[in-house]
Amino acid sequence: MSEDIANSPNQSEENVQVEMEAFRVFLKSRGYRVTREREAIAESILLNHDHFDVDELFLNLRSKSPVSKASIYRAIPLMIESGLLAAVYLENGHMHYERVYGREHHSHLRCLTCHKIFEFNAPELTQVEKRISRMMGFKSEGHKFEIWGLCANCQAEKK
Amino acid sequence: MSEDIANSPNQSEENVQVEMEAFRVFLKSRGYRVTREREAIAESILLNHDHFDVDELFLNLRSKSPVSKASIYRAIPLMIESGLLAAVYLENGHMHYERVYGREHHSHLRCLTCHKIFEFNAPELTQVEKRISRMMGFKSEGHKFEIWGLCANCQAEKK
DNA sequence: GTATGTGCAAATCATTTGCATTCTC
DNA sequence: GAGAATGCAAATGATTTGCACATAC
Repeated sequence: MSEDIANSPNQSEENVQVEMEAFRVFLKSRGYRVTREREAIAESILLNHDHFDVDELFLNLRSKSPVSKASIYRAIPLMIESGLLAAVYLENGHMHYERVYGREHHSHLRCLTCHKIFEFNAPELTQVEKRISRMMGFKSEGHKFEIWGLCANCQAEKK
Repeated sequence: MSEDIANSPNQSEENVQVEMEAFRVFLKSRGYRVTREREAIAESILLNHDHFDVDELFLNLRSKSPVSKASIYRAIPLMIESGLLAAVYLENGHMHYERVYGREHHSHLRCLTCHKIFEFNAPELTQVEKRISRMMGFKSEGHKFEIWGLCANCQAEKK
């Protein structure tokens, strides 16, 4: 099978509503409360699939429905736990996250020059995860694969 | 081809000397100075292949040839640049490194319970790196693959 | 001798936390 | 209302940096 480039357009309004509802269900199932802040944070993430960090999220929220950074930092583990979010990489000392809910698992190429992130899907990685786990007696829960280097654009600009 | 478990015994004294020399050559080639501190740090790392963080390195050095943490933090980028070291993962907010010089490239399994790291080698990962890079017009410089889950021991202890 | 490297202590900066106040259930 | 969640400001903790002194070249 050949790989797909995960190109995830922004969510349609209805999709967002479906996923927001799933998030509320998650919160309730854990005894957490559904607050205005958590909904604002989740909605902001669901509307924007790109890779982001806490500052970007904070700024995005500022105009419509401001939420303190403390609350963002407190909400992120919940969103990860709920499967809405994943921490994908560290850059300049701060973590970057991405929307994961309802998206296909994928891996990343990161350009060392322009710092852009490109996504791809390589099915054999899951095979490797399974094979190695079996071999090592491991009960695997996930994997991460990342390639770094120079993107096409930055290669061109170097000349 | 089947994978090898990278089990890297501590270095023999002679190997260490060869690699120390290579490090010195690297330093000089860059116009950096060969200092007692840098040698002590490099030697400590070369003698100990395990995954470690700055505190462990600091403690290892303390008895024989104490080096300040500032110097350790300043030396690490040099050691990475020289190919002696690689930053492998973040745990509890501090980076973990491993000796890389002269070792085969390998990937990691990390146990979420006991936090132990297991190493393995899966050659198809390099194929994936090449194939995807070609497809995306990327000039790749490396990759990282990590599996997380529950190691055999921790699965057993859970019962 | 000169510039680089070191140690120390102070500064950064992302993230976490204590606490009084505000909300959800 | 009771207990959770929020915002703010202060605390934390890893890493970085300024500076005076030491040392490699």
